[in-house]
Amino acid sequence: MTETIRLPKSAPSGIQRIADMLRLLEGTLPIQRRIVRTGDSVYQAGQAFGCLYVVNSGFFKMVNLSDEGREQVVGLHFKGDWLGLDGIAAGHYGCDAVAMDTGEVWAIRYDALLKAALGAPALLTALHEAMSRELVRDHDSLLSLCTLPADARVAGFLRYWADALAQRGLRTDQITLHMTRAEIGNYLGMTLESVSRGLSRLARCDVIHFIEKGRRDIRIPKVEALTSFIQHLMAPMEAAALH
Amino acid sequence: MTETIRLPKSAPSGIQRIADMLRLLEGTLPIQRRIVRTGDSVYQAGQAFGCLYVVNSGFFKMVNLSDEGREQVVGLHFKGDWLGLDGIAAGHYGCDAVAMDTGEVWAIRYDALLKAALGAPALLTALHEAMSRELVRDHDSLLSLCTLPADARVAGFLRYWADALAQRGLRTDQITLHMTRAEIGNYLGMTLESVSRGLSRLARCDVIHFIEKGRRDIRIPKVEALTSFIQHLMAPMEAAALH
DNA sequence: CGTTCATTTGAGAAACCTCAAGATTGGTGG
DNA sequence: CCACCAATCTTGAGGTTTCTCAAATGAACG
Repeated sequence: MTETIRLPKSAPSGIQRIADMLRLLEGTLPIQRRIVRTGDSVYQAGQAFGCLYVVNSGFFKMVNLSDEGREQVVGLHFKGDWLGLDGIAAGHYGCDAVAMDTGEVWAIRYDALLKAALGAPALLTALHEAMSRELVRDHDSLLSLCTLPADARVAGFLRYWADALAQRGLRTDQITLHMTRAEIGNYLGMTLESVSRGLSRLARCDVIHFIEKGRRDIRIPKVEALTSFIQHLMAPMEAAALH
Repeated sequence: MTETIRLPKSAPSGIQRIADMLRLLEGTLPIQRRIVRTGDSVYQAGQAFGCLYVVNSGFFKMVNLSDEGREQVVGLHFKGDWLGLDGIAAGHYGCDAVAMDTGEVWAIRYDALLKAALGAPALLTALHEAMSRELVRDHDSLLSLCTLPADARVAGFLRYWADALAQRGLRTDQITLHMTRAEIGNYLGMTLESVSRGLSRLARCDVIHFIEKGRRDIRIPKVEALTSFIQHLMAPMEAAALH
């Protein structure tokens, strides 16, 4: 039995999995590379679905727009993530995919992907895992939104961001949020002022530090401290739950 | 060009699509039928992933549980929906799938599905569309949660429920919520008291009516009235948005 | 017919939002 | 290099929504 060492099963360190997937895509599919700059849309809500996009570099926000004009950031995506998955069923994209930085996406025709998948099942696995991970992420977002107070959601956001970087082999002790307070607030279901207050409180508690000149750069000495900060905030609520 | 009649492409009336899919599954895959009763779990969070489940009857809630014990209903599922999709990537299910009524699910081994899909691409389409629809639904939930006040979320919930029934060819003028106020509140990110107040207000405005004896049965004379009720609640906020 | 659970409703408290004023930053042009 | 502008961010004070707590009502079950 090869049960002794089974890490590779579902966690080849993240960075390895992403690199493998990108190589697989390059090797088996016709890919259209596309450079985007901050603010560019990869696609827009309502546009006819045809391609999926895989992030090669940069990062992206998904913006859902209601009929009445309400806007909601429903997801953030980094290297190795797939964009446009919500367009498969409806036949058109459900959100705007907006670049938050200069980056590169690989456009993959969905019909070509399906055809190629018959000969290379690993492609299917990659696609399914991408969709499944996004579902898990959405569920976690919902959990945070509904069960955590504002300050804890801010801490959770930083932890999410740090985890995303860590999975991709990047440093997490010093991160740059390429989002305004307003964008973060929209994503977290609160106002930009609440985000600002939350970050200030985190800094006051020494959980994070602002790097001088510019409050977009944040130092996180210990990522675990974010988790214990959240639990610290929840402690009074647990007490209340016991009647 | 066959552009004149292209409704069948992505909208074969819902009920037809679901019936076709169930027939397809029956015809091409080994299926394990399983009857569940109210409160039964189809699977639980953390359990090793192996099967996907398709709802044949009844309906189900997906409950996400955090490490610290916070609970969150992250989805509701009806006939034709797939359960367990969030387990594909992680190798274990992410939520508890709990029956809200007596029902039947069809267990399908994921590996068998992948194998069969090579010979019957329609299976792949069905799976992908199910995942894609769930992503769209999650994004819409997030939008409602973050941008609508409590009463509007309650109205939106009823509209969602009515739409789900309509897609399955069921009557929508009279619906029975098999959920407690507490469960609805959890799903909508509010307390059970707020749900109760929201429903009372909807009844006071004649948007809904309680059918005598038991407040689980609701009459919705006009589903469109729910939409205009939401817009009515948002009107003051739009005015504020213009500074 | 009593017990239990779900629901409704009210009153006060708390979290968060709104509004407003200053502070900081980055970019632009003199 | 410096001054200025626009955009972003911070912080405070007060208002509003929603939550919490409590009590009463209604329905379901044995």
